[in-house]
Amino acid sequence: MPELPEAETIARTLSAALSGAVVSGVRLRRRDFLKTGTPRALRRLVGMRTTGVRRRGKCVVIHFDRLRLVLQLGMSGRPSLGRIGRPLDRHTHLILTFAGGLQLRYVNARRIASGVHLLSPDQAGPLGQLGPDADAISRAEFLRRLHGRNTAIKAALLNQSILAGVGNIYSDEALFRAGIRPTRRVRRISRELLGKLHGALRAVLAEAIAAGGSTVTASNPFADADGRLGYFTLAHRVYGRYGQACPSCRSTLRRTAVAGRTTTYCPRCQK
DNA sequence: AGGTTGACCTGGACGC
DNA sequence: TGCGTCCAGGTCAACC
Repeated sequence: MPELPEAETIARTLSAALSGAVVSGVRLRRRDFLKTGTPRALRRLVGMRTTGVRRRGKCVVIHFDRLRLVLQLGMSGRPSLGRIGRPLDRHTHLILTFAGGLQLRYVNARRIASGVHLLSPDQAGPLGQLGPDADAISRAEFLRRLHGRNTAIKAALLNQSILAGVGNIYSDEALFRAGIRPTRRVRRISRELLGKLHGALRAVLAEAIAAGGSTVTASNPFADADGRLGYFTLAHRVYGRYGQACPSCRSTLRRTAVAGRTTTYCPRCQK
């Protein structure tokens, strides 16, 4: 599932491949996938030059001179980069062709919580409600934004208006590393322990970005043979491993639900 | 206003 | 084989 590290890897790859490229064609194959802006406005991208590709939260943002195109990856968004003429995946919703024959396709099978937004300079779209990026937030700001919350710590980590970029995988991993039970109320956790969580979160995100970045090299600018970008497997310690042994104490990992999400934790290591 | 819940969507895993 | 059922999960609207 694309969270901050996956979006970061995709943005870096697209930035290297597309910065300065000029759009020569736009094809919106599924009209309702454009959540902000109009098909007419989207077509005006033709002739425009990209000025960079960045990430914000879990979103990939392609910058043009005055416009931004935001890709909300949702559950299954898979930007794909390649040459014109490759076979078309049936769930391809948007195609941007660039001068020289490079093509960016946005493929998304399960269209949950996903879409594209064409933003003018005065529009924020889905970026407007986001808290600070989780890979860059300071310890003091992390503590300040969590202070006094009466919700489960995992629910707070998943709340994109508190901090942006954390999803189900990295919240479980960070809470395991910090030794905090996901159901614990934020205001019942000491500042020291929240500080430890901040460090654990920054560390796991940095490791995941490094693992993703290692799949992208100058000689092989795309993540796999089909041109799909930015998906990789960091060795998860708890996510998806319920019923297996805790890598630290060998207790059996348990599964519960927090904020409607499947949650895995170690009943012994996480208090 | 903070917190909680369910709808959205489809592919894949599983059971019979 | 094939059908049915369930699960995954990010975001947002609607509720308390």
